[in-house]
Amino acid sequence: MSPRPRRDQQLTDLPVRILSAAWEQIAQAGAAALSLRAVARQLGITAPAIYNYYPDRDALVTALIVDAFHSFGDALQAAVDGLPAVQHARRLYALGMAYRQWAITYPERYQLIFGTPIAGYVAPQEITMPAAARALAILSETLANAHAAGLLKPMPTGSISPDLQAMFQVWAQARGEAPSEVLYLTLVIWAQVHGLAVLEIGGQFPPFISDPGALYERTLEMLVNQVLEVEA
Amino acid sequence: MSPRPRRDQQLTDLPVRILSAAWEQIAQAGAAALSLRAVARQLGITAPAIYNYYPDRDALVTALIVDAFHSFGDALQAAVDGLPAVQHARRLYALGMAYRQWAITYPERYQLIFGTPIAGYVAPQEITMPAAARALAILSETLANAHAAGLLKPMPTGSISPDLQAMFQVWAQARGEAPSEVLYLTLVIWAQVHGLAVLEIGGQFPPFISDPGALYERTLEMLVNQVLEVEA
DNA sequence: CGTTTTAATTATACGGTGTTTATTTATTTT
DNA sequence: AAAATAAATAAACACCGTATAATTAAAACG
Repeated sequence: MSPRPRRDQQLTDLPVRILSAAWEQIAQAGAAALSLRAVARQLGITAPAIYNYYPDRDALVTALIVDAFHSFGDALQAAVDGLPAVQHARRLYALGMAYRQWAITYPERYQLIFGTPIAGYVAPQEITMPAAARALAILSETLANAHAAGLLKPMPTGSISPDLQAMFQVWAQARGEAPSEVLYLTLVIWAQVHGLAVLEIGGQFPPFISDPGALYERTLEMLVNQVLEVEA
Repeated sequence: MSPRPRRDQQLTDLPVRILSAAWEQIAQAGAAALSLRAVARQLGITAPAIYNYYPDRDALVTALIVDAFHSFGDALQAAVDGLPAVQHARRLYALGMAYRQWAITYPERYQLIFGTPIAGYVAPQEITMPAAARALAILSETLANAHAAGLLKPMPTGSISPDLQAMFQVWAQARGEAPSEVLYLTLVIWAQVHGLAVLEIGGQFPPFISDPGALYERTLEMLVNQVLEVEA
């Protein structure tokens, strides 16, 4: 019957310590193996104590997802900001490289964000959507800047079909009036990059792919060349 | 203390009934929520009885994955076989369409195969790899046929870098001597299609994407046109 | 046909999980 | 100093996967 510890021997910043303990466990055993009781054990507290800070396990997972999205968005933003605003192709390339780099550095976080590793958990979209939108916005803005500079190559085979046009105009009105091609390319490039990342992380590539990084770099390079004019 | 039921009131084909009960549960609540005890309840038996047919839960999951891979491969093969062997572009397009169709028809199966929804489970590669290779082989062969017919467009910007060439030659020697471009395109197309499918299934598209099918179709169409010459 | 062996199923139990409730106690407020 | 509040715990509940031993139907054999 241990009493409640005195404030000065008590753990401070318990909410964030819970988060980082959870990250440790996720990094070690994957997001699917996350356990409230194990987190509590690691912190030297009991499991119900966590309920003072997170109403249930799903809330903790949501906090982790928001956390991961911030880290992800920061990494992407830093990659773009690291290059002059006028070097659109290099910016796009750097963005793609940073995408994979973050994904393979924190594969569990990436799968926590984009996969469905948690048992009964469905992410509340009103919380995760804005966080996710940031990553998309960085790509979309990079392409929009290139478009404004007249560097966007015309789409190889015809333009986008009318129904897709309509779809993207709704999107454009909600965001910064980017043209349909920019929004379309945003999604397609994202899907390509995401597909490569997710296959690599999930170990789905055939074993002959000894250097996924080279495959990724080359594909990204071609993708950039296919979309943007080469700059001086 | 109910005794063991007599053979004629006993469930026959218990292994496959376990599998289909598991599929029902997965379709209902997702692969992450799969529970041996719930499967047993649904079949009117006790949980340990399952252990006569599957040594542990992971073995059951592995059987489910193999099952899903067969269904997936069959769907892809049927799509390709449904068109004359000479219509390479149409075959490639049909293959891509069948890919998404299967994925959105059985999203849980797709995520069971390509995601990591199960808690401590890691798929035994010696079992899943051959099954997965089949899907890749169908795409690879479709492209190889088009290449043999001289319909493969030259890669837009230069050729594949030497290190990638070397990587794919190892692969080519293990498979049917397909050229490097074919193998490279196999992976890139796969990643693009997989990326789109996984984003759609995971609900990661921005809400403005009201018609993901149209987006997919148009992208696949452009992908085919970008890779193959138009046929007569 | 009776007996023995075998195999399938159940009952029980252990340690794990998320979560709820009531209780204790340190801190804060009055 | 007393009362109120908040944070932590202890205990319990209902799940889970899984191991073990007991039970019993079916099969094999003499």
